Amino acid sequence: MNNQNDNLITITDIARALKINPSTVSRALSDSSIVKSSTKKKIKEYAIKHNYQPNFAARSLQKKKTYTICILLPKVVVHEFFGKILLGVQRKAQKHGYRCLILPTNYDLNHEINEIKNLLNGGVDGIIMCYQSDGTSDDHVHQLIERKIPLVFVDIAPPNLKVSKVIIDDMHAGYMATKHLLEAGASQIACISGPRNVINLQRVQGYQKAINESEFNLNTDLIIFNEKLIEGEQLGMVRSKKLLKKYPLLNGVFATTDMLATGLIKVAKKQNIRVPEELKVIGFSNWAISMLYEPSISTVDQPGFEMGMKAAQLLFSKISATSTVSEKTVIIKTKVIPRESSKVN
Amino acid sequence: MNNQNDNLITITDIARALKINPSTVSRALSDSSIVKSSTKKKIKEYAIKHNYQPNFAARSLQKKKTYTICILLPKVVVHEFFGKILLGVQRKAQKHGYRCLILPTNYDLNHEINEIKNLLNGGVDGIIMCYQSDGTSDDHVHQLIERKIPLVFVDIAPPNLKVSKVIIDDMHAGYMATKHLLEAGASQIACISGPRNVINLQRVQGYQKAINESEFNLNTDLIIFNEKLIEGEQLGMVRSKKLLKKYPLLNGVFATTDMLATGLIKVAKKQNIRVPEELKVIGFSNWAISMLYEPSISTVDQPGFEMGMKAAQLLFSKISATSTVSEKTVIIKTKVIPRESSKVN
DNA sequence: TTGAAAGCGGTACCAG
DNA sequence: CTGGTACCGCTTTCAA
Repeated sequence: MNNQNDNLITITDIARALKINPSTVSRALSDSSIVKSSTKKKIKEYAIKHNYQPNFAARSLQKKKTYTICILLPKVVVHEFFGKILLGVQRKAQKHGYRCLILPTNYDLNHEINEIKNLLNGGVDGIIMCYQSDGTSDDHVHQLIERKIPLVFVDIAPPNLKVSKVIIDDMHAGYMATKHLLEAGASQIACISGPRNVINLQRVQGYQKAINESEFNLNTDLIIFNEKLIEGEQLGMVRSKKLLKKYPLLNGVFATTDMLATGLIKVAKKQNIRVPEELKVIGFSNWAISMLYEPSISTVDQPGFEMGMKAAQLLFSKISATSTVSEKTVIIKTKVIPRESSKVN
Repeated sequence: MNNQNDNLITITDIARALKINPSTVSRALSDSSIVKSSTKKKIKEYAIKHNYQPNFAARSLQKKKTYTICILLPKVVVHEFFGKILLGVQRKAQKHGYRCLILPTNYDLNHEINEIKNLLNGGVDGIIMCYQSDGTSDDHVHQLIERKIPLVFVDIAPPNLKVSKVIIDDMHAGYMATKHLLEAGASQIACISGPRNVINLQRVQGYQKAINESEFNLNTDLIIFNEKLIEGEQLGMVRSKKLLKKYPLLNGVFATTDMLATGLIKVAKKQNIRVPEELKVIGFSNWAISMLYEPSISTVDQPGFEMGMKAAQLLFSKISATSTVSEKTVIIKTKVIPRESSKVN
């Protein structure tokens, strides 16, 4: 079954109808200044009247551009934050007349890379991606850089590579979150985190800095990493339970994700520890659940939409640049959102 | 800045190198049976060795196919269920060598339709969409049908149009959910819903059927519609609060979305009504939050991934059909997931 | 200011 | 089984 292309008119059709040359039509439709305004007007009117739409493939072939960018994200949808990034990217792409492909890598880019190879090989004009640091090699990133595919990282970037990126200051954010707990009156504060990746390590570092600057002592036993957030245990409840049992005097927890905070509060409730009266909690990312939970969970807002917009902007400046542009790092500001879970008694 | 296309070899390059005709190379690479297997082998080896990638635009232009489908969804990401649909569609698309564009309509297709017009006009080979019944006209749908763009609806379909669709039996699902509450011991059951759209009306109808079949009487005052789920009030808490105040003997609630169930439980807690002991609740959709909430919320599972896969399958059968194919309706099975919020006392 | 023609990279037809 | 060639729709030289 043929698609609607059949009904669409082409530049040649317009040319024939108006008894002028296709090249003139082309020029007129792209607003070339060398076309007489009267003919330009005539052509444009005809085009609109007959619903002319430029053929995507033809222009793409001629211009050697795909007019398509691609964003690689770990989890497109279950992960709200990435969703917001996506919206930002898409908004900007639309403005540039680009389409945006979304590829969920499911946290395993190396696996996916084969399936999406055709896209990366001339299928897209540029790529926005999160760096996946599951300990494996950076081959794919190096390949992209070598092939000079315009590339911008968002949220997570490879630490030792000179690349453009839009990130937050995770250490500072962790620092502010922990400080918030201290200011709310917590004295013995633990930190529960996901796997030891770039992001989490920095957030934890911020936590350590805040504690060290405080009147209290840092106890590294209070730092918990959940290396494998396997299905059903994204909440880190097993380790949180142990933590609360072992340290009954604990009165504050900084969780590096809202999910972990949720799990912790679930566990605390079961042990009849009241939040926030006996235990103050802050999460990270400002997912919808942190607002909906009982009690609502204090968190750090990560402005995903803004980050996506900015990343796309950087990408398009690369795509349209006539020579190599310098790699830029943009750091987006975050802020603590205080809610019930860290209320002062 | 040029992209990586420059480094890629073309069919002509291969032909020149191997001193054979481009057409033969083309045939070999598409596994045509009329090419001698020895030359075919030679060509394929050379192609792989030199990392040949077919030019997307060129093939698209020649074949008059975009090799791109598009999925229109209300909210791509904040909405988990749509996210799952998306994954299903994308998986299938990849298998067919297609790319998949995602367009969030933000519940306002009429507004977006102008911006995405170029995509719909020859930009894509087919479209999967949710029907947006915000009371406005169906012009866009009719346009798509008139232009014979292969089209499949998912989740929500226009009620009076002969179209292909992948849906669930909302009435039956509402019926089963309500029955679940009855079986859990609830005797006075309310139903809180979002706006009066096709979906919600059917779920409510299912509720009514279940009540009517029970030993209890239907009281239509116990059916609440939240016509406008405005920002910050997606939870329907204002009306839920009134409901609980007015009917203190209420001991069961069927909410047509998990969000509404969440809001209801929040309200109940504030009024010191214990869930599930005094009030049994069931939601709809099985969002992550329903599992994470305290108490965890019983719900109806809507298999989004499966629905997405099926929708894409229907779409591709239309796209590849040589003549008009009949419109198909696929109904995907749902099931009640019992959790804490509806536990038997 | 406009026209003519070449060509982007594939595919498909017609010959041989 | 393979070669030659036209052409998909558009842009872009070069001429006029």
